Amino acid sequence: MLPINLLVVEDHSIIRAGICALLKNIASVTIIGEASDGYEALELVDSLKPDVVFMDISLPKLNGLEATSRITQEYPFVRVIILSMHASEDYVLQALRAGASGYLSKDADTDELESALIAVTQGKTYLSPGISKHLANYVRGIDEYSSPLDRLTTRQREVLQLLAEGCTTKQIAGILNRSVKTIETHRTQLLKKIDVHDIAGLVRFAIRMGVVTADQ
Amino acid sequence: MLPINLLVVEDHSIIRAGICALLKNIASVTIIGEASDGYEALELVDSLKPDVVFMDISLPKLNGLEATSRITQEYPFVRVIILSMHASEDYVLQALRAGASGYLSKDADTDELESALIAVTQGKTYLSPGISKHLANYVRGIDEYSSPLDRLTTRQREVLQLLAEGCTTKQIAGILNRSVKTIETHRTQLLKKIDVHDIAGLVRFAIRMGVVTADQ
DNA sequence: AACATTTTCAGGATTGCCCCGATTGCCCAT
DNA sequence: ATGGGCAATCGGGGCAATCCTGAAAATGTT
Repeated sequence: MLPINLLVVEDHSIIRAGICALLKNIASVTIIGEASDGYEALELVDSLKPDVVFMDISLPKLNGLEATSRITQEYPFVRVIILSMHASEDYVLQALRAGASGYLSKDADTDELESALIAVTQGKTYLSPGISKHLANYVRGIDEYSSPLDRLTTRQREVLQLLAEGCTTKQIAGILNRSVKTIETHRTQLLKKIDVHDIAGLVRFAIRMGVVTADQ
Repeated sequence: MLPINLLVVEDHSIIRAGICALLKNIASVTIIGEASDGYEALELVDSLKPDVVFMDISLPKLNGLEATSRITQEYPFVRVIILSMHASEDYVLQALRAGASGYLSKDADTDELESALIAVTQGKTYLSPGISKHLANYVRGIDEYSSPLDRLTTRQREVLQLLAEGCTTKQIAGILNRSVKTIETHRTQLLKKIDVHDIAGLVRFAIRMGVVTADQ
């Protein structure tokens, strides 16, 4: 079985080199290949048959989630660990559904690399501490396409946009012809569901989702 | 003179560890400190007096450009090399104006770390190949000196970032060790100066200016 | 019909924000 | 060198918004 053969997929060369340097410090692993986009990753998985793939999400041409999905479909014996380096942590569920065996958040500790590696080679799933909360929020919705927006109700999406555009609760109540108390409830449920705790976080979420734009 | 003492500033621990691993491969350098946000960077520069600082742009609490500006003002002998890891490459001019001695693009090659290091210790300026084009685009546009951010005072830019990150007035007062009333004044002046009337508008402004990003 | 979800609303407590005002220190220009 | 502008620092008081707890219609689903 040993050594464990690795493929590292990450488009920014310095970061990729850094990750490789960290992985090389772990005993009994060999880095047999590096890729800088999704298609390159598919080719190298096919030709090299690595045991584990460390995969970034944001990749040019073919993103990491899509690449992961194809890899795990075609080569079920290949384990994929997602490195959520640049992207947000809202992709955990999508990653797991794409067949990933591990998910390291952007703020993961260094030794989590080895922890995740050990876990997935034993057939287990490794998730960074702190993202189980995200996961819990997600599984409560029986999401299908699971854009985070799909987990919101119609009213909540309405309120989301208006809040992101700078409306106060009172103004929204006027626009929607509802009581201020009603909008307050929607607001509270909304913040809870998208797991942010202030309007600033809500606006950033809305921009990520394309509900509003930063330019005007 | 040798060895060269380094400070590495980057908020994502895995990436930071990776960069440190790469730098340690270079002979005659010592990493004497690591920081994960702008304020931590300022403190460590003050206490450790490093020769060179490797600085990411997007940092919590106080971003890399702002931190660079203060470092080069207070400690002219400290060289700062910007690592444009997550941010776009549009910040070259801002970085140079902030006093940076080097600028490594997100797609820089690994050995550019050493190239940049050698250059800046010799008093030269190192720019990643390919960004001179960006620079050329900027110098031909004369409007670059009138960024709306330049109209803000130092304190106002600080408060802007913290508000955009979701801090309340009270929390900011705690972070900056000032009275709540003081921050309230800064907040009011800030909103008035950038002509927005709510936090949502402020967040969108901050994202346009690159002070914060929508993804987290 | 039974159940879950969504949408609706309120009272009371808490907190934050806004409008007034003020002082200090700094730069700089007449 | 002195007065004016600007930056940064605070406070009181009032109003508005938010949070917490609870709950009842309306809607949809099986």
